[in-house]
Amino acid sequence: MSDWTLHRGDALTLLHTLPTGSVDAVITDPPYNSGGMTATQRTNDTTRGKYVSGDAKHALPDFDGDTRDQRGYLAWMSLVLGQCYRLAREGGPLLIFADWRQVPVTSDALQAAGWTWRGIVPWHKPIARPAKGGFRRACEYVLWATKGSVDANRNPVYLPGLVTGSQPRGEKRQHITQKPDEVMAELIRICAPEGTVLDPFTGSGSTGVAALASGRAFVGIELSDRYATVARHRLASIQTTAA
Amino acid sequence: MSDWTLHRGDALTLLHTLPTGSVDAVITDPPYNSGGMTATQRTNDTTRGKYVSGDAKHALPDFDGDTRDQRGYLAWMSLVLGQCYRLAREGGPLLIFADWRQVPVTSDALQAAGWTWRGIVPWHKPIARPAKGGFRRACEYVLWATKGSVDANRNPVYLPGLVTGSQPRGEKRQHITQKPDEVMAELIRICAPEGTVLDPFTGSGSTGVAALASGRAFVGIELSDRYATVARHRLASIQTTAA
DNA sequence: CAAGTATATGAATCCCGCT
DNA sequence: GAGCGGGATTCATATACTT
Repeated sequence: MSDWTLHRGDALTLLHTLPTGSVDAVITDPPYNSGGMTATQRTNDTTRGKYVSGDAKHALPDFDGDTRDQRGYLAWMSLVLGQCYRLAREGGPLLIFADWRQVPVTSDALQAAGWTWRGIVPWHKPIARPAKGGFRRACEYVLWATKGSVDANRNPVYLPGLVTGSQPRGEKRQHITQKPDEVMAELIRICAPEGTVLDPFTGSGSTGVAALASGRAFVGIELSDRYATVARHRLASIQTTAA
Repeated sequence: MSDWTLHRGDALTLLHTLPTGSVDAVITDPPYNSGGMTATQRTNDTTRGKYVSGDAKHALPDFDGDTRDQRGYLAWMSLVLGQCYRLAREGGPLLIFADWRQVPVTSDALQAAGWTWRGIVPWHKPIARPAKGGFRRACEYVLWATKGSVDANRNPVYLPGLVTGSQPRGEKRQHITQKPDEVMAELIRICAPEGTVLDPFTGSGSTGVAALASGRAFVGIELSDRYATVARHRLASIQTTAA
């Protein structure tokens, strides 16, 4: 039987209400607060303007919480990851997505929150826009950290140093920054078998889908009503197929 | 005809003596000052102790300049990259290698020196040791920056967002941290055709080899007598075969 | 000579025990 | 109690070697 909960509301507020030591792993993809070179671009554009090419035809809704500058992002993310630290059990892992621009500030935030930084796992997207006069931006980055020392005996896995997968397209794509299932299926293995995974920025719920599909439990938080509904549908359908 | 110079001595000292605006690109692989979880390990151990596996049989010599902590590394690298900035022409690119732990401090240093950060290109090494209970450390990172705006018309290339290649082995390997030729051959294309490439940490000279082999000129600096000699031999042999 | 087999090893890290 | 050294770990790949 699948086991999941999805809270709708602000991540920082709701994290305070959850019990200490109640999750085995935290895997999340926060709003990057990136995408614009200038502060004005970052705060004025909608998320669609920043992350979706002008010629894209699909019509996915914007998401909130994407208007912070780097200092604000550091302060906010430190608080969020500090709460996640409290909720995680000793030795539990954290995986957090970041684009290239947010890798330094994200590494600062997770360390400020008490996590021990363990490494970077690039996520390679084979389908990426070419860039004239320079390097294609084909990767995002997953920062890996642990609460204290690695508990290799509890979860003796050998995971790859690089994950590959293209973003879902067409019907399958429910969120602007949705992660491919095969990528999440690799990453979820960092959580001990049958453990509970927390994702305070659930979005369309790809982390939860991977957790349930692999026999793990899931606790999610999502601010947007619309995406919370999308995530509930996806999670419920896993429950059905896995039962 | 190949065109190269190799200065033997301290990078920071010698960079001051080179003329402003004299190079088209800076591509370098500094000592990472990494390796080891504790400050003592990082600053006291030799490069062999830090970077060479306990069961390795090769006898490559240590290299110097790898004993700084993060603050020292930031200060020193900012000065070095500031001089590189002076030497680069307007619009010229910088590529600098870093391991996962040094990505944030390296991005700080290059921006402190005036460069505009443009992205990260992961270098994937398929041959990497597995890690129990976590992710294999299979990547190093190339940080890409420019002096001012990207000059895409001068060098209208389309470069990959990820490079792959295994370290040279056996006879071909002359340095503990030698980069594979196929990786350098990709990266060198960021320099305008027939331009001049600067590498203030030449090591065994892989950057120079890629530059000369692709019809570019090369200016190198190397502290160690021993590696300067190795680099001179490699560069001279390219000169012969390319002539 | 092609194909299959054996071997070496990596910009480590963790754990343990001694100083 | 912190610092330090020694030993085990274990997979993808290049290379050498054998059939």
